[in-house]
Amino acid sequence: MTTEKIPDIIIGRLPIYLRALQRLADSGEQTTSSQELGELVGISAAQIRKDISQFGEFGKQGTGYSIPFLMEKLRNILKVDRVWEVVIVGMGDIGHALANYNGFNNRGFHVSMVFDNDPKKIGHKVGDFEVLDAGTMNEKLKAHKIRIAMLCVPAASAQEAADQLVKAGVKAILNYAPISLNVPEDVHVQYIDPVTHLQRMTYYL
Amino acid sequence: MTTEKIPDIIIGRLPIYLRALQRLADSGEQTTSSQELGELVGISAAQIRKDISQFGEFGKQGTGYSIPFLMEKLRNILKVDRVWEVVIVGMGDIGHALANYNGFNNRGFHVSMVFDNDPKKIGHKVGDFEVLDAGTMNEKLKAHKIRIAMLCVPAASAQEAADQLVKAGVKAILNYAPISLNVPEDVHVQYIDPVTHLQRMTYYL
DNA sequence: TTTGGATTGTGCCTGATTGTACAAAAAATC
DNA sequence: GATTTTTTGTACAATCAGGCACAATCCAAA
Repeated sequence: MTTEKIPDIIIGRLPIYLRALQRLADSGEQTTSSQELGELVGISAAQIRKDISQFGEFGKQGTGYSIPFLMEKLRNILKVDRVWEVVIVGMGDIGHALANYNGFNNRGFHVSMVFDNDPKKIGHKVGDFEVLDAGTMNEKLKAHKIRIAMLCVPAASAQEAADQLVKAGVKAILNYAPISLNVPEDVHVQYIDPVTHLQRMTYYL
Repeated sequence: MTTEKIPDIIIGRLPIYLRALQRLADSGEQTTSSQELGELVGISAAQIRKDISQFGEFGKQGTGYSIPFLMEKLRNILKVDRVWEVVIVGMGDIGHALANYNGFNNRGFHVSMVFDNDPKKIGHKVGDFEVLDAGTMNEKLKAHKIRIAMLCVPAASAQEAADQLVKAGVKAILNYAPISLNVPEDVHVQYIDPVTHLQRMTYYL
């Protein structure tokens, strides 16, 4: 273990490992090996061992890794050993789907508010949430110290909405709008655009 | 230009460039430079020049790149200079959102069918589509020579559904289920799991 | 207690990726 | 027409990432 700074590409693989470990745990497994985990996620065993060993010696020779122990460590590292309050901005179809999604709960996140700027939507219910006025976003985000947002507005208003989120103190944005966002260096963005993902595959067809 | 095989990491950036070029074109621009494009997408100008030059000399010294010309070239390379017929499997909230999404049209894709295995959904309308019986998927996919699918079923049935898609000749899967899929080498998979994307960012908070 | 099988963590090497710098060329300016 | 500015494409250098192989260690069984 060398506690230097960890490459982002490794950080990106840890949630994949954690997700696979959860499945193993759900099916009653107590331990696993780099080889088994590698087959599950499609990554070489050596790669997995090296990734994990960046953070400490979590395995045991001859035995492999204790699943609950490794999950706890990965959750620590990724800081999902707590619950992050997140908000959804934009209550179109995607925002709607995210608001109804029950897959956040066990994995470190909780949707605390949802916003839209359409008067026809504000005040109405979406799942368990009342749609809040996007005009009140700044105060509400600051009051609740929200650090994470999912952005589901149309491309045309995405940059403006992102600017507002940044101003309100948000440091991580999951962007569903099909546009690259311009944000300060300390704000992290992840992109989900089904079309770019599809286009990445058509090259090989 | 060296027509050797192109690293996947470069292929992955091309759709980002294409998306930004479309925005520039929409706002009436005729030409751009690696620097301008780089600022738009958050990638260094040198990187962009090198990526593009893998495929030919598409720019002009002193002038930069013709936007329509470069877009055409990128579409050629990515094979989105045509329209790919795609299907959606699983008509939950996400499948619903994708079925209603109108962002596929101009970017090389057209949803041709949607499937579910829930008798309560089969035969009903979702947007413009009639939900088809997933049991009939194999014949329909083969009949229409479908190569691309978006998979939106629950994690528990995702691997089984993927196996069926592969058997029906699908070669590219955009997987929304929070699980790593096991597929043959010639089948490409892209993953969209909001939680793994969020977990990748919490590390830095 | 000893032996055999399994599996980790890591040093080394190779190949992949990115950044730097600059000649070449086009356009703009004078 | 000459000079300056802009911008590409690429050679070179440096950094990064991934695969291989193996000593070290642990468990199980005899």
